[in-house]
Amino acid sequence: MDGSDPDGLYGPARWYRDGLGPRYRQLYRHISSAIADGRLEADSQLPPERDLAELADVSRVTVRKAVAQLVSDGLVEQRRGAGSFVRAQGPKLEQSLSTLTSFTEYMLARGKSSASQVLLRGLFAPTPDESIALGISSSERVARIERLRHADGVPMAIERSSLPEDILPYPERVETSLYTVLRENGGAPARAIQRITAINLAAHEARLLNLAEGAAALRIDRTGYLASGRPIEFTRGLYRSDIYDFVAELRLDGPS
Amino acid sequence: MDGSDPDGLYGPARWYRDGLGPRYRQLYRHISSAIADGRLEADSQLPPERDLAELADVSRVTVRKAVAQLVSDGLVEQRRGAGSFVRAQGPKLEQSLSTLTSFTEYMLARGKSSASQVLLRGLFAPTPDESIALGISSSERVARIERLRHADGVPMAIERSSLPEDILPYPERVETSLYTVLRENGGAPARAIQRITAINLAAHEARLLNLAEGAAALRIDRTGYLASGRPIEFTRGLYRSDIYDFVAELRLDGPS
DNA sequence: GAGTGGTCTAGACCACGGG
DNA sequence: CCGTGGTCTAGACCACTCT
Repeated sequence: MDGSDPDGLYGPARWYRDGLGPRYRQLYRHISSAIADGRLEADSQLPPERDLAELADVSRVTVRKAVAQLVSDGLVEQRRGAGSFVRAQGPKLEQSLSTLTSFTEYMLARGKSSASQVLLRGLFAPTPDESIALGISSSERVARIERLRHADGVPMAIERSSLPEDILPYPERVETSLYTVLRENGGAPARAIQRITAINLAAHEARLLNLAEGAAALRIDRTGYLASGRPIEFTRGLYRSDIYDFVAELRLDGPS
Repeated sequence: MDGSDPDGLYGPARWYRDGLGPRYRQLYRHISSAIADGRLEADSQLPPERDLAELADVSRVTVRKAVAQLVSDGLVEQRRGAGSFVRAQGPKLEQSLSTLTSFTEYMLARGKSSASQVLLRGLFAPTPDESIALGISSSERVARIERLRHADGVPMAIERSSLPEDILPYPERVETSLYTVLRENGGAPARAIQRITAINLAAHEARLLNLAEGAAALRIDRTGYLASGRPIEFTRGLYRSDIYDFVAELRLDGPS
């Protein structure tokens, strides 16, 4: 059992730090980044769950919870009786639907440079969509931030985030990461619900993304909630679907 | 504890049958359908996990696994210290991305009538997409079934499924459910990976869906695998995004 | 048969919020 | 405070694959 982890990739010291969240999440991130940067090759086999538990010094249940996330991201494939294997990744950018978090982090993990260009920042009267999603009246104001996201110099997405004024009173202070500012002010979302649809780009959106007017794009609306259940973020993102792929694993029903 | 389940909604006899799959999955389906048909109202609270475990006569871990699926479907919301609540459902058709399986079942649960019109059935030479997804050579043939899906008389989606010839040698025998035929022949997919993109509809597709040429639609490519890991199904679905919404819950990172 | 993932249990402690 | 969900454990048994 001692020769099965030559790089010490799975020792607790390699992935666990106190205060950075639950073990299963940190272990998930550790393995996930090992796959992203090639330390774990495509089609290679992960250690059996029982070994992994012993190597990482956690229970098997915790290992399974970490691996389950890798599976739902499409990064790992499990076959009963056989083992757990790293899935080969396609050439297109693939983003997991179950862990859509930071554009910047995602591109970093793929070895891409990323940049954001702020298109708009300020306080405005809410649109009906925003009123409903954030649960505020039309007499209140919302902070709005609109950004154009680039990767390796190519425009990839337009993201417009709206938040209640009391959550983000000074939107002009947001420079890079919205979530960083929110955490400093004591509250980033703990949960979110996404809705995915397809739209035809308007002329000005198409221009920004370097596409033709009317081109199809993915629209992902995300409503983020504090742990208390209060909605504090409504983000509408338009993604170039010729570059992005959104991926999810799907568990089909058992015997019926 | 005995007065907290007046309808006996959670007793084992109400949801568990031997041979129909794991307990957490059956319990999930039971609660899910209770929400879909209104037996559990929006904003109502589920029993605490510990009570639910006792009522259903399973361990709390099993209850949590069932509830976790409801959460990822966007059907239930959990708040630490407060409880688990049934989420209010929007007016649009919302389909969970983590359980995208049967069009027919989904519409049934929503009280919609559904119908399928077969556009094409037969054996053909594989396209490059199909060759790659199914891992077959270009000299073999694939069974193809193309269907137009209606709900309440409105065209909703076009689905084209391709399978290796040895899996589905007689495609013309598929009448209603592809999966039913596969199960009879000894093998429906156990796992699947989905890729979601947006596309502009071609003229003939648009006509079928009652939309204008070039209208944006969601394209969902699903590759289904046997338990052995062999890919046996490649389905490309085009969904009207003016009617459908695809929904997913999203867990954001913990403290950082 | 040996090894793998899949399911399930009973119990513990923590973090958070206001029934 | 007590009740809630969140995390984690050690161990058991089953179903399946591979050889």
